Amino acid sequence: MQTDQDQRTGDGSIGTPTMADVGRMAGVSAMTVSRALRGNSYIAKDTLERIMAAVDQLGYVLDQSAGSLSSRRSGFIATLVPSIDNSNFADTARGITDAIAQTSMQLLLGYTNYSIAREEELIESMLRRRPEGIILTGGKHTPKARAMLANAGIPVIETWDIPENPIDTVVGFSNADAMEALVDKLVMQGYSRFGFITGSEASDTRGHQRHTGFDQALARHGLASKRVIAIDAVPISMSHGGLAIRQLLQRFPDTDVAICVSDLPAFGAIMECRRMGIAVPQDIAIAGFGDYEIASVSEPGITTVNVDSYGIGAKAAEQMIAMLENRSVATTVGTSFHVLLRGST
Amino acid sequence: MQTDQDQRTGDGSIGTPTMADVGRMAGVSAMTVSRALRGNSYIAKDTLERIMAAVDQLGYVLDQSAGSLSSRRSGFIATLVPSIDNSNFADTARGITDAIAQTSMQLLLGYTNYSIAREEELIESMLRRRPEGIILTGGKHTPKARAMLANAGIPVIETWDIPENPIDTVVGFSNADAMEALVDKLVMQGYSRFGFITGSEASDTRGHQRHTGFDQALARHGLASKRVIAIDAVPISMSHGGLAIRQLLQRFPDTDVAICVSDLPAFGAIMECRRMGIAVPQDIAIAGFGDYEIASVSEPGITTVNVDSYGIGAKAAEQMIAMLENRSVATTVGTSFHVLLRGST
DNA sequence: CTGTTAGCGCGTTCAC
DNA sequence: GTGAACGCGCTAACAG
Repeated sequence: MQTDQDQRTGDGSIGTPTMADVGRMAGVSAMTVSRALRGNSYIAKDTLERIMAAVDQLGYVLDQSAGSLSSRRSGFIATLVPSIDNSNFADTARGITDAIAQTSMQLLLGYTNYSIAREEELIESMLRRRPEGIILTGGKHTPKARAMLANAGIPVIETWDIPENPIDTVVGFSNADAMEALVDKLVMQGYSRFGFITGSEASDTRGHQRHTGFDQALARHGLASKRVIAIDAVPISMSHGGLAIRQLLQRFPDTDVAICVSDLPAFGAIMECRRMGIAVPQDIAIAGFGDYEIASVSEPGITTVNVDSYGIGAKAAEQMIAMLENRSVATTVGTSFHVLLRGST
Repeated sequence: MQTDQDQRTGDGSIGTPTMADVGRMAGVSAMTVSRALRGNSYIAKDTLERIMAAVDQLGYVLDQSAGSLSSRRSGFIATLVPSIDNSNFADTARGITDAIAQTSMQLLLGYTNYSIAREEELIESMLRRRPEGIILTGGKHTPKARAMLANAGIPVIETWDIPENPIDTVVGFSNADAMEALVDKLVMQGYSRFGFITGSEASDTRGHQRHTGFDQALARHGLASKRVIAIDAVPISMSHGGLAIRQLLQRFPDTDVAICVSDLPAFGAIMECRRMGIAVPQDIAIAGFGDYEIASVSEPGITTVNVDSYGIGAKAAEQMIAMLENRSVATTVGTSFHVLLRGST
């Protein structure tokens, strides 16, 4: 614990200094200190200087909890992502943080662990902080979560997806379409016996949609595939990818290309193939999703789909700022995706 | 923006319902509602049921800003990490979150981008929220940051390091010692011409300390090395590793083992070697630091040092809870590290 | 077991 | 350009 370095003000009060303490030292009222600190009112130059000197001397730090209560503006933007460990979502969080850095907003970040029950709990605990807006990942939520959000009367943005029944506005892309685009390119490359490696799709709704896109694209090409390995894990990690590729090759040895629900298992699969002496892409081609850094650095490079994770965050934050300023906004902001063909296919 | 679903209470008030609204509906005072919601007072069973029914019907959500102001307990633990993209630090944040999940505390997370100037700004903006404690990464801070922290009168924990001059308490390990342990093992493996690949050590103080440990260990073994490549970037990424290994091999072709400041550039270096047709570890051995998931999945596996990133967070949170409860705590809590020899050396 | 009173430290509002 | 009164929504402290 800190040694006691609290301020003792002239009137003998002890503890963290308040605006009144600053005002007393500067010979003005607390109100003038408040105005000076926010800088959007006219304050006489020498008054301002005395106030700033007092602030420095006392080590005064504004108490924003009190300020929020009074102004009814918390300055918080709440954000919920499935996982903070996953660099795609970390990039989105970074995009949001960077975009709101210009404003005086602060990010309140939580991770749901891919659980909508946990999401519901987190939504409640975030709403207790009276955020001015909330940014969620995906379009699947518990009924209670939807009710709380509606009741809160604040802007809600769902990201990383295009929900059928959005709560409010949306910033994202169709995971199914993105996957279809990938399959199309691979068909064009000459592949025809497709395998799919995924995790627990009950929890990972984006994974589920990618799977849907996979099926739709194959159907379109008359290539319907039942070569699917679903690992009971969420999220599906690098090492799961190794496990999955072994199962896929064992059960469906004719597979000529395996698409993984993300680059992480794709990388694990490629490494496992190397261990098994199976050449990628000669013996089997492997593709991922998400364009993680590893996809471009790995040798061979991993064919994948870039989905602008950072941009999703940046655009969601812009959308949020616009909504908070009551500017008219689009109900749905699409974000870009593009297929990147690399050495693994 | 939400359609207006605000509650209209019996007395005609409009807007987010308050405890008084709940109390009115349940026929009790706001104070009783407050007690009921916190659950640590005796409330008559039927009173409690009426209150809960009113809460449900109104969709009431506690306003914690107001509660904090009154109770003088914000329920926030502030945490600053260099980067949220880096899975080592994400793991630490996860360790903290998981450990405080049992309490009613909430994490206020920020990332400094490896800049102590940015750290100073963030410390100020976090302190405005009156966190009950703050967890920092590393031991290097601006004088103003140190002053603000001292003035705040809250527990401060520095992590990921053992600072010479700690602010308060510390949870971490000696990066120099950990690197020395790695060098020792590699010397034992028979390597003698060591190279070091690092980033901008002015910003990455842990990288700097690892470098120091590298030098000390080599000196101890009589192997002093000037084979150092410092990429002017922070953090040093996978792709920088590729760049760096080319420079290292060009300038110091006799190098028999290259140690990278983290697994990320180590992986990039290994992949670049594969592209160049240089065999790892036969032609050159490569080691990393941090035991990222990639180090175990990659083929060859990457020799590295596990530093228990998650445990640092978990222990820091435990330490914080102990400090907040005024239990006596150790000034310094050491966390474990251990060298993992894998195929890359 | 429940209510009343009195703030917490600010910002809003109006006054001068 | 500055100040006074008041209240934001809640909880501490005390009463009963």
